[in-house]
Amino acid sequence: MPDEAVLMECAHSIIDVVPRLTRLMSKDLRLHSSGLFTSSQFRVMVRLFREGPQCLSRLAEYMGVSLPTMSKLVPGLESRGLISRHRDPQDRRRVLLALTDAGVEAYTSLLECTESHIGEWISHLSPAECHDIVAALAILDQAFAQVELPESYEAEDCSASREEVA
Amino acid sequence: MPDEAVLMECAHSIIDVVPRLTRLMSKDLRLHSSGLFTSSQFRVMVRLFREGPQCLSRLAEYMGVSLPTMSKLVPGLESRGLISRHRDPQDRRRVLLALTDAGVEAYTSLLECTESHIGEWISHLSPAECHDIVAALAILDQAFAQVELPESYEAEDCSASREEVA
DNA sequence: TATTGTTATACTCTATAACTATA
DNA sequence: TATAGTTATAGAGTATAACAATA
Repeated sequence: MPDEAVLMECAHSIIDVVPRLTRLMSKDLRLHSSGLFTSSQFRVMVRLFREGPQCLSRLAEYMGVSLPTMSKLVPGLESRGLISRHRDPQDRRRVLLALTDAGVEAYTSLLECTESHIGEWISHLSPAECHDIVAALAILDQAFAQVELPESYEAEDCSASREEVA
Repeated sequence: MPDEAVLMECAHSIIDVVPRLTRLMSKDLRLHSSGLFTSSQFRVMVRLFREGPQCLSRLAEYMGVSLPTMSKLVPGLESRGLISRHRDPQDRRRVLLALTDAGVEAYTSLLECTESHIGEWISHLSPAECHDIVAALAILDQAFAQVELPESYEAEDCSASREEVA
């Protein structure tokens, strides 16, 4: 198989599998948090926990969402006392977000719970298989992290996607 | 490292990486289809293309969404002539969905386009790395396919997720 | 003038509950 | 009675455009 075909096979596999994994995890999170946390909210907390306090723009960039989207995502967590929001004294345009103590606790608990569910799902795998999965995901993550999506693709790029019946 | 720790490390990696991959792919799809297709619509087309005509319930089950959600997802594709909807003569409660010719064409084009973008993102990987990724995703897919989410988790399961400030 | 963030508006995805039609 | 699907309603996530405040 030529290298090009290998790449396409890999791309196909990613398209096929990855969204299905995400959906199941989202559903599990919603279920086991009794509807209190969505994936997006959880990911905000993940980021704040790991990287510490930061401003809206940086969070939005990391999550790959627009600034208004991020701006609307935050109040739901703030109103429950899980994150705090303060003007940055250095640059008063910025808003610094941070996990509160309650936020850290909720995050930790959610993470452990999600990990334990997923751990059960993959409990029949061998250590070697787990290791391979971690390695594969790391490679993918690094590759995707370097992608810069264009503002919009040229019309020529995927012309047939615009051929649908009116 | 004990087996348990390996499982948790793997679970952690999945939680961390997989949603980020999905988000980038969704964004790319939206961009390169000029906003005409969402991930969910695309996944419906993927399924219909591979498995042929089938009823709403089966589609909903595969996608992991509720029947009303699926029911609302379909008109957007039908109104553009990409899928057809017919009563099943054998069981008149059922509605059979199928890709139209235009739907097949749009799907094929979208798939190729998405594959080619992702192919570029991972173009620096070696064939061996690609192979490892395909294998890892296959294992994960199979493991996740066997998961049956409960109606709701017991309160004891993730109690701290309900400790947030009122 | 450029950047940060919010508000207004609109659309999609999602769910639950209540309903109709069919088996 | 049980199943397939729709409709009604509600809430979250998403975007673009227009705006205010700050640098």
